[in-house]
Amino acid sequence: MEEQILINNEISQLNKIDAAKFQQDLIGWFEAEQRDLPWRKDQDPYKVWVSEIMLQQTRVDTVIPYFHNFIEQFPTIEALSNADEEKVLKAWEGLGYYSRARNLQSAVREVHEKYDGKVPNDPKEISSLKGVGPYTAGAILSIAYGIPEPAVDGNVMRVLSRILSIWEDIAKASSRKVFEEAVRKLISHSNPSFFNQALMELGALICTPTSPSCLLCPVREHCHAFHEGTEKDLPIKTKTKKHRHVQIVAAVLRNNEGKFLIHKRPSKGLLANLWEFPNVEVLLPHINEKEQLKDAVKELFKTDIEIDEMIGQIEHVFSHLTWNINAYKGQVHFMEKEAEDLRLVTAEEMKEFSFSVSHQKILQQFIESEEE
DNA sequence: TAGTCGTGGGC
DNA sequence: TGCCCAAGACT
Repeated sequence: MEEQILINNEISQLNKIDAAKFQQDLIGWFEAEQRDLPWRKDQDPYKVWVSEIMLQQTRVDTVIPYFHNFIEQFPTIEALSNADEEKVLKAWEGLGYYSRARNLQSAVREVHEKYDGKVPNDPKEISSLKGVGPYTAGAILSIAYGIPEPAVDGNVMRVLSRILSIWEDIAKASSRKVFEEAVRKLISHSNPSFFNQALMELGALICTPTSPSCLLCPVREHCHAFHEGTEKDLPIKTKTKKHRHVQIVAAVLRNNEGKFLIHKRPSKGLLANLWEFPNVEVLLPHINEKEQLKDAVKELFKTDIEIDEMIGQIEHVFSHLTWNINAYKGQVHFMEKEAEDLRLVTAEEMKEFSFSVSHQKILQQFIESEEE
């Protein structure tokens, strides 16, 4: 209750701001200083959509080449609807958070069938699409359709926490609505697209997490934190706890024709539907890990294999866990049959399959071991 | 609500 | 080096 009163007081700071002047300063800066990005060439709702999904938790510089390639391969709703999921995942390979790609294609297919290929401009309809949350819905609606909806991401929370002196913990999911209400009171109705993009651009270029460039800021005269000298104390963001470690033993296995044995991961969970080299979690570290892998592969894949020397040790860090992989090379002596999720492929054929970065590292270690 | 879900860059 | 981060969504 006391907290709610505090929030109301913070948002009441908006009353002290000349909203029109703020919009003018912010949008004027954006018009002059915005980066030249490939998804800003036009307002095609499909391309805006693709870019927003790719940009989730991902840096602009990382996204740019993926965006170019993806749009070249899948230029329209129709093209992505008709594509094989394998091709889509291959285009996403290395970008991370792979459920984004599968959800995007699923949602695009729904738009293709249910909305005659037109991305809905209704908040409820667009929010119902798989992978489209509150931020992405607002981003597409405002950028592609000029609809004054909030698009609150991490940038916007950081920027507005400083400008309005909001001391909510932005790590909490419940805080987002506080910032959405603030945006609703501040947003330009004549240019909601530039308003939302400008808040994010400001966060990316000026109002950065550590040591913001306040002296270059186009809206510093509107900024409560700048006037109070609290810009480095905001936003409040609680720490994330450290994650766990998992020991993995893996092997690059080839048959007498030199073909590689690869396996498709399950359709749910970590790295869903991506391909990998046979591997197993080491649950009993005191027992020979090569024997554990051999037994597991024999049981799971109905194969008889031999594991030879180690080719490398790889540490791969995810958001919430770390894999410590011991990688070996070996041979497939006998395999009952291939399956949808179990293939023997040539080195050339393997390029068509999507692998996580950790397994690309394993392959790289194998190649280097063969060169010696 | 808190955990899951990737990767590479920056300090 | 280890940590935090970067235009979040889902369960």
